[in-house]
Amino acid sequence: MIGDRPPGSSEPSRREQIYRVAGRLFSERGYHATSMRDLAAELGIQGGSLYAHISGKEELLSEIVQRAARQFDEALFSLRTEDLTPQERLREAMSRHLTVIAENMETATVFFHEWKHLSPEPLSAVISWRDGIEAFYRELIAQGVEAGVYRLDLNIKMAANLVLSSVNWAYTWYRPGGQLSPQDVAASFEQMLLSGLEQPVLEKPIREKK
Amino acid sequence: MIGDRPPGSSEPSRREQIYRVAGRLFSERGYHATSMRDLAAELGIQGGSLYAHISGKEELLSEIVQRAARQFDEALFSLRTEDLTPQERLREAMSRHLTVIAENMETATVFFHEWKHLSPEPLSAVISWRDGIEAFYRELIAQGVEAGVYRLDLNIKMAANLVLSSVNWAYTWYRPGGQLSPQDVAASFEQMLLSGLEQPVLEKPIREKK
DNA sequence: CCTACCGATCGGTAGG
DNA sequence: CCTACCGATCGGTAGG
Repeated sequence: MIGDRPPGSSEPSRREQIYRVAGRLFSERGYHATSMRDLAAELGIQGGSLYAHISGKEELLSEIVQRAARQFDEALFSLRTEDLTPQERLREAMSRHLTVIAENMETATVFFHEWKHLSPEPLSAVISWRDGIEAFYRELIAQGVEAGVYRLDLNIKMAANLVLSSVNWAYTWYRPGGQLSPQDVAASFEQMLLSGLEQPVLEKPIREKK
Repeated sequence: MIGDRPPGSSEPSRREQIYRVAGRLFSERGYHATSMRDLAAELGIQGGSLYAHISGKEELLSEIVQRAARQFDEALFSLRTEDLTPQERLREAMSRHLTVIAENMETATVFFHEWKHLSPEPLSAVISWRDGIEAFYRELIAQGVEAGVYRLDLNIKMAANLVLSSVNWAYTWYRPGGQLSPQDVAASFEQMLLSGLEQPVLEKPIREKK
């Protein structure tokens, strides 16, 4: 049993290498446009040799998508029990959500573009996951409304939609290594979302009716 | 020359039928996962017969993506010369942008997912298009800042990013035929974006320092 | 628009 | 992990 993988080594196992390269190629070319021979060539081996490590192409996609979902879950769901104000909680959720995407741009791209190509079981798992994330954000916002910090007339579904749009779309434009950290983006988005783009009209006197 | 296409007929030409079915299949299965035989079968003809009407698979993708870009351009760029307040202009832009997506969900999906698979010339055209749209929204927002209706400390790039996120992401969740019209979504998003989610603190008295 | 076909490439396997 | 190979399917064409 010893020696199957380098135990104290920092090198990823061959299997891990395959997942990583697959994630990159799938994000660049798309799942169906990437052949197993393309993938093998990037790893310096023959196409058939991949099957000593993995069971098939579908497993690669399924694993990449499931890992992405798990990363979001691990980043976000612990927030439920943390003692924060509603605004802090929302900001923290956006920040972590953006961080997962920013630190895994390739995986995020595969996740958002290729999940529809999964076979039925992992496909339905992803759909359930998406429902769970939407419910999570709706809950965050509903808590803020109940606490009286968000507008009482908020359409919670649409507000959650807006927040999710702002963080998810980042996979198309965010540039890791650029000037903006995921926290910067989250702070900027959250400020705009909470306070609005509009200049508030200050000290407007109460006027007599017409 | 007469009779090439039914002149007064409302039936689309075969070529148009091919584009429409291709748009649907590409959006459902992805470009590379759709074979020309799949497409032909949907039209009730043989695979090879497609080539009497089109030059190749790439032309289909290129045409679908370019049409989508044109639809956005036609909907949005006329706004530049219309006499509206900055808020009206932004709301109208979001409304039209969402309408293009809502009324062409399949095309929008192909547009956002498959443009990377274009050959170099149409690919660079799409990239230029995207730059143009970003500039358009930044300009809309900058005008509002100059007019004093948006916050002076707005990060215009990020604000445009936020607006674009909110409208573009709709291709993933909007359901045509549901309760919400694109105008409803635009009104809801615009209200939240301009005024913010937060309950404004009204009549807060000016306090003495500490 | 069909029949018949082209070379290329696909995911995957057997046997070593 | 390689060699050699499988059947299936791909985009596209010739000739009608």
